[in-house]
Amino acid sequence: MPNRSHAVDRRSDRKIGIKDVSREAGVALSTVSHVLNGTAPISQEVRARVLEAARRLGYLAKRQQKGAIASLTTLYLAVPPGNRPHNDINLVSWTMLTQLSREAERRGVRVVAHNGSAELQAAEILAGARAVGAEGIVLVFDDNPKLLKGLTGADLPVVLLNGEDPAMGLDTVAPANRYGARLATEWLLSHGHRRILHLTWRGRSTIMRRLDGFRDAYAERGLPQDQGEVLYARGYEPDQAREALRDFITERGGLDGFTAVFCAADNLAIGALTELRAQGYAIPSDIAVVGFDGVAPGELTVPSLTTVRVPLDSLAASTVQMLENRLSFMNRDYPACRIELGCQFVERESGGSFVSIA
Amino acid sequence: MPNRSHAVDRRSDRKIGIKDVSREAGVALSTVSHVLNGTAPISQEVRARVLEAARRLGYLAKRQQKGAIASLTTLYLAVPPGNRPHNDINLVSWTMLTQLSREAERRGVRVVAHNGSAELQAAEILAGARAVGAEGIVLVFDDNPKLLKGLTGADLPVVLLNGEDPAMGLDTVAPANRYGARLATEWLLSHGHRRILHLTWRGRSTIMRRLDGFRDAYAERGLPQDQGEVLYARGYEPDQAREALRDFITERGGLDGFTAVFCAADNLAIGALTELRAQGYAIPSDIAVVGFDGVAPGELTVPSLTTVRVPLDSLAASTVQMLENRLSFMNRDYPACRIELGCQFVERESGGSFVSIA
DNA sequence: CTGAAAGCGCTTACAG
DNA sequence: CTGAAAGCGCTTACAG
Repeated sequence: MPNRSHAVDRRSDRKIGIKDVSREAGVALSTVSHVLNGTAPISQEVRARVLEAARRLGYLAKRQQKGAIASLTTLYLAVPPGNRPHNDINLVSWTMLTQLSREAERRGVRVVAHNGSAELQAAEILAGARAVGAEGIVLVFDDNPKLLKGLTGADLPVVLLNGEDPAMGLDTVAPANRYGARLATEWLLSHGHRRILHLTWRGRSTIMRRLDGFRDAYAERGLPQDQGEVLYARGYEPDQAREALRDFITERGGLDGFTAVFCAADNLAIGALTELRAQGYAIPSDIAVVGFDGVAPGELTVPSLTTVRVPLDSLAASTVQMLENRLSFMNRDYPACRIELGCQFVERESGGSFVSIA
Repeated sequence: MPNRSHAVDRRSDRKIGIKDVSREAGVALSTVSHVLNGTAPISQEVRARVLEAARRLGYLAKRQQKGAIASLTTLYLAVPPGNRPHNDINLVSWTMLTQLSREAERRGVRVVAHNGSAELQAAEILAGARAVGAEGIVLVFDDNPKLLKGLTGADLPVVLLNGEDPAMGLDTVAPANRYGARLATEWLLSHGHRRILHLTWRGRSTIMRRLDGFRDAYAERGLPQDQGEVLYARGYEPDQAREALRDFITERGGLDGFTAVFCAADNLAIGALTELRAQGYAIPSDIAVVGFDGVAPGELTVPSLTTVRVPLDSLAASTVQMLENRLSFMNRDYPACRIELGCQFVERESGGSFVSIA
């Protein structure tokens, strides 16, 4: 094996030390040290100034990384074949994987991708991870119970990214799907919509959490659940959204009183926009369209897509952090950890923006 | 202010260094350094041996702490008056607060308790925290929306422990209540019970998640929801559980076919045990009783209490860790983080243990 | 991967 | 809280 210079990866910023911090904060070197270690009583103002400078210069982050970095050098990444970049036109997968490698690179962690059977197998993944000397495994986009069970209790820590484990055998990191969907639906309700169509598909349990959130919003306002309806597409690709909507409109002879479509993914929303416009509906005046994911293409559609942004970068960061925590300070009996990160509503054109009436 | 020797708190274990690790692992000093920093290619076996030794000696943990410790010296703790130790016979509150101070102490963090109005007020809490120079706030057992909203976006990071924030404005750390309740209910179902009474109270939203989990278990097996029933006590104290059960039995003229009581808290379960025994029922043969919390008294009841253990120590650790993460490496726009930790089913006597029949 | 050695960055004790 | 100084622990380069 060639003598890869690991060290280079790890200090992209050339040696920021407490000397730099002391200069930046305008205090003595020793004062910085005392603040950082709590070894002497320092006034609140100076403390704050020092910490602020240390954070700004990236010194705190560097120090934190140095503490954790030891344990994770190689991360084994298992992605279902259907979600690998060359097989998947879904930008969510692509962006999430990109963020994950970027985060790994930032920490000097090598990423090795799993390549196995058409369907992911726990034993294969574990063997692959051991073969390359990985200290931890990240499983993405997959949460079939058999696979999760097979990975539970393995001698390597495993984090499931963007999936859920009902048995709580594995640590998981996911966007707050239910919350985000409630947020979007509530936004539509607060803008006067009552008949909202939720366009989704059954493929992933995390996507089903968005359906839960859709219902939560109605429940929270005490509105009858049947004002909202659910329309299932056969997949998550734009064309499948078009197909589902086309059938819906044909069957009902029009929009049937619906004034908004809330799509469980931007991909579906893009299909919805296309189909609705093709059928001559104006967006958002005839019907509002809201997506979920917040990936790039939504900015470029006409009209631009109102959506819920999933914090893909933070999800990647939390995932790697979780692995490092497991490796460096959590003991074996620390319970499984389920992490959800907040999503943000992004108001653009397709959702409309008439004055709030509720 | 006296010259408190902060440093002492922080190295309870007297200076474990890489020299100790190298001895423990049986390798050269330089090898340990290379492993910890990835500065040279080291074989998988040696790496593993070194890391194992470093973890065992607590060196990894020490290093990790050193990275984060800087930013948090004083933690401001806000507890609703009703849950403060002298007003509360509930061991959950007591244990959780104890674990939190223990964790803080372990990290050399000073804890200052808030003392304000009968009802917690956001502005008061923030003022109090600033007055003592705290870098972060932990709010426990309270999740009234107005309070949470008032603390959202504050210039100090706030973590809500054992509560939920539907608006996801704050970071939260809580046990996986829904999961734990499903686990317990499923255990009862798998042991042949069908008519299960869920004894709970309406006081806290986190407790209501346990009701969700109770229902999940029925739903998962495709059993009719009305086989399980919910009985509300007027509070969470043993006597209030007794009262609720007494009324129930009087009203129905007996147990009405129920073969198990699943209580949303050990406190309620203890009351249930007392009342059921007082009325002449044998536990678990006439009726099984299962609690939730896993605090000490459940081991001492007769029969001992089958329950779901909440990882109070890990919850405290995650809470402090969360604050430190916010302070040292998460930037302002890192989204709010919701953390749930897994619970564990603890099989003792009161739940029975006949052979699994399903 | 070892082991001795040089060097660096941070910590610490102290006078001001 | 400063600043100069001693010292410690870890890192690093190198010969074996």
